[in-house]
Amino acid sequence: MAVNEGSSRSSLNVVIEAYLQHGMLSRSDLASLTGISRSAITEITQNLLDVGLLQEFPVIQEKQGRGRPAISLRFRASHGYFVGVSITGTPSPAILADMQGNVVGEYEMPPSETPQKTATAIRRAMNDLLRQTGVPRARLLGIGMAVTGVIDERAGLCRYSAALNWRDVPIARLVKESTGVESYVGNDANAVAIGEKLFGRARDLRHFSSVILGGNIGCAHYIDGNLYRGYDGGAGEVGHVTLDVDGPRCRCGKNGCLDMYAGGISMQAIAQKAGLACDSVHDIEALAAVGNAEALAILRRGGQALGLAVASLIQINNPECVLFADVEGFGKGIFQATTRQVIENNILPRFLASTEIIFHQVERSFLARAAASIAAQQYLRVGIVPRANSMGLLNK
Amino acid sequence: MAVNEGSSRSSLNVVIEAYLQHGMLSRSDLASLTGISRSAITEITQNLLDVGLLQEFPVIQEKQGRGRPAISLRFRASHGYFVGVSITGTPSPAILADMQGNVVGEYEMPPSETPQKTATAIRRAMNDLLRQTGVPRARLLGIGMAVTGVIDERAGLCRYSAALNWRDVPIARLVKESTGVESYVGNDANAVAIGEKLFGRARDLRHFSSVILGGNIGCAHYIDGNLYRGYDGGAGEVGHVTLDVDGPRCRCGKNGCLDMYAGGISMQAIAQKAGLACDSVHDIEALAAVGNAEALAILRRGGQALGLAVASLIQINNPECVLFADVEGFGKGIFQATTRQVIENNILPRFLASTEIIFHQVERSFLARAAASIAAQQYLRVGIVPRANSMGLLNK
DNA sequence: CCATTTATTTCAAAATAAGAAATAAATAAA
DNA sequence: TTTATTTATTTCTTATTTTGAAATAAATGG
Repeated sequence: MAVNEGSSRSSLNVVIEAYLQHGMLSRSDLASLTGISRSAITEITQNLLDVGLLQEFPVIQEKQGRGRPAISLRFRASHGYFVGVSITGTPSPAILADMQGNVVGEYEMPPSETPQKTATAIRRAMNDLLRQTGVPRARLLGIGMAVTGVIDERAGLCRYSAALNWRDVPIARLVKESTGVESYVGNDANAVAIGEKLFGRARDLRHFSSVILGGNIGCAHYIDGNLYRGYDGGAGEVGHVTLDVDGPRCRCGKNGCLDMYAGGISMQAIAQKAGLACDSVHDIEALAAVGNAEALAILRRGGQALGLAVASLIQINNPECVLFADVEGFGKGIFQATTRQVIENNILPRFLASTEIIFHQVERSFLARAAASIAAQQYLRVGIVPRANSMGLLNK
Repeated sequence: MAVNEGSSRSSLNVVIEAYLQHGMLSRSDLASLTGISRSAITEITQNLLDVGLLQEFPVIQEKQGRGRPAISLRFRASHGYFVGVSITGTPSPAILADMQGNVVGEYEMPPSETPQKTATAIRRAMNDLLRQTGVPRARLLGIGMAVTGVIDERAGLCRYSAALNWRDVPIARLVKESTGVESYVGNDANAVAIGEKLFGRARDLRHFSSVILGGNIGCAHYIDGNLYRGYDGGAGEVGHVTLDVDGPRCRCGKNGCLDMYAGGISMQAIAQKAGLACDSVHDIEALAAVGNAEALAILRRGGQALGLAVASLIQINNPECVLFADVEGFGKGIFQATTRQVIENNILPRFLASTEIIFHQVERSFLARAAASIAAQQYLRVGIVPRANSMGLLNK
C-alpha cells in the first residue's frame, strides 16, 4: 500500500503546493485559496520567510482596491539552484535555474552516449555552471533530467529509450554518484508539460494537455493541477493512436499510428522519398508555401491526423487547453492551420467554445529549464526545506 | 479563486477519504496508508466510532499472520441512508441505500417528464421507501440523482438533456424543495464510474475508465482515486470521437462519431433499416449467433469502432482498467469479442500487459445505487458528520 | 481628516498530532 | 504448556499547530 495516498496534509505543504501552482500569492490569497486561517498563514509564511524560501515582493499594482494593499510573496530566487539537462541523442544545453525558474547559466552538452559518459558530462556541466555563475555548491539543491523514453520516475530509472538505446538505466543514481547532488529523472513530454505549467503558457491552468511536435509526437496531461502520469507512467502516448488500421506500419508494430503521419521523422522520410529537398519539416513548410503540391499533401495529411487524434483527446479528457509545443519548426504554416481546422470540425460544439488551442515554438533550452523545474518540485515536495522551529515536513 | 484547491487537510478528512476509497481498513492500515501516527489514528477512529459513522467489523480472517490480529473498521450501515434515483426517459427503480451501499429498499418510478413532476415523483418514492423500510426520516441524509446529459454538479443543474428534453433545470433545488432533504445530481456516466469504484469491479483501482454501453456510449474516468470531470464537466465524451470523417452524420452535427456505430440506438436503427427483426441489440447478437450476415456485420462494425476509440483512450490516459458496463444486453457475443480484439491490436505492447479489459452486465438498479453513493460521498466530503468534541470538519 | 475597507499581526485558548511506553492478542518455538 | 516474538492498539504526556477575536496597518473616498 502506498504511503500517503491523497496528498500532503499539513498546512505548510498546502502552502508550498500553492506556490508551486501559482507562483505569486499574498497571504490573503493563500488564506482564501487554502481555507487555512489568516493567523496560521501569517505564522507559516513567517517561517518560510525566515528560512529564506519565500520573499516579499514589492508590489507595483495598477489595480489597487479599497483597503490595505496585499503584499505578494513568492519563492526567493537565490534560495537555491537546480541544474536542468535534456538528455537526447543530440547536443543540447544544460542550464542552471534559480528557485523562480530563471535561467542563470547555460552550458552546451555533447550528445549523450553511454549512461556513464552522460553522468560524467553532467558533472562537467554542473561544475562549469557553478564556476560560471559563482553559485556556491551548497546552494545547488538538485539536478533534473528530461529523458526521451519510458521513465520510472520514482525509481529514477530509464526503462527504455529508443533514441538513446538505453534499457533499465538507473540514471538518477549514476548522476547522484557522479555529482554528489540529489538527482531526478522525468520523461521529456512530462517535462514540457511541467515547463508550460511553471513558466510557459499554462501557468494558471489546472487541466491541460501539452503535445510535443518533435521527431515523434509526445504528450502529457495536467489534471487537477497535477501532472498525471497514468497507471504505470504511460499516459500521453498519443503518438501511437491508430488513425488507419490499413495505414503504414509503425516501428511499434501497429499500423497507421499518428507518428507515421505527423511525427517529424516520418514526415521527413516521406518527403525525401517523394524526392523533396528537405532537412527538416521547416523545409517542407517552405516548399508548401511556394506551392509544391507534394509538400502540401504531406503537411495536410499530417495535420489531419494530428487534428483527429487531438480531437479525440479533447472529447475524452475535456482539457481547458491543448498546448502544442513546436520543437521541429513547423511555424505558422499549413500544418498548424490544418490541425486547427480538423480539431474544430471534430469536436462537439460545447468543447469548441471552452477549449483553447495554442501553438507555440519552444526554445532550445526549454526542456532543460523544465528539467530543472522537475528537480525543484521534487525537492520542495519531498520536503528538505530546512526547519525553522520544527515544522514537520511530511513525507510524500 | 476556488476554496481549498488541493484536497482535504485535516487528518479526519484524510481518514474519511480513505474509507470512501477502500471501504474497510484497520487502524494499522490507516496509519501506514495515510502516514498519520497510530496514536492519532486511535483518537480519530474513536471519535468516528462514538459518532456512529464507523463500526468495528468482526474479523473472520483466513490469512492471519503472526501478531495481534487487526480489527477492521468500516462505515456503520445504519448510520445513515440515501435515496438514489436514475432519471431517464424510461421507468426505473429508485432505491434506498445504507451507508455501506447496501440496497435496503426499492421502488418503481414512472418515467420522468417535467422537472416538477420528477421532483414530486421522487418525494413519493422517498416516502414509500421510508415507510417500507421503517427508516426514520431523520436518518435520511441525502438524495442522489443520476441524469443522462450535461450536468453542472456544483450548481445542481441539468444544463442539457436530450433524453429528457431538459435545459438548465435546477433539479437539485427542486428536489430539495419538494422533499426537504439535501439533494445532489450527477451525470449518469459518472454515476456508473462511482458505482464501479464503490461496489463494482473497480473497488481498489485508482485509475480506470468506465464505458457505458447503452443507447449512447458514455464514459467516465477515475484518476488518482478521484472522479475526473474535466475542465467544465465534459470529460468522457467518447461517444463523439470521430472514427471516419466521411461516416454517417450524427445528431451532434459531426460525421462518423462512435455513437453512430456502437451506440445501441444507432445499431438498432441500422438493423431495422436492413430489415432485421429486432427490438434490442440483444436480438442482433442472437441473429448473428445463428449466422445472419447482416447482423454479424453490424456488430463487427460496432465492435471495431468501439475498440479503436477505447484503444485511443488507453494510449492517451493509461488507465489500469477499462470497465465496460453493458446495460443494453450485448452479452458475451460478437460485439464484445470484436471490441477486445481491436483494442488488443491497436495499443502498444506495454499497455497490452498492464491494462485490464472487463465487460460486465449491470443490473437495473445499478445506476440508482450509484446515484445514492454520489449523495453519500457528497455528504461525507462536505462534512456534516456530527461533531464528537469539536473536530472541525473542513469545508471543501 | 475621518470613516471605510482590506490586509496582516498579536496573543491566548483550544485542538490536534507525535512519541514513548504500556497493554493486548495472536503465533511459533522451547 | 510456557515463553518469546510479533503485530495491533491504547494511554498519557508533551509539543506543535490552528483558530478566533481583537488590534494594528495601510490604503481609498468622501
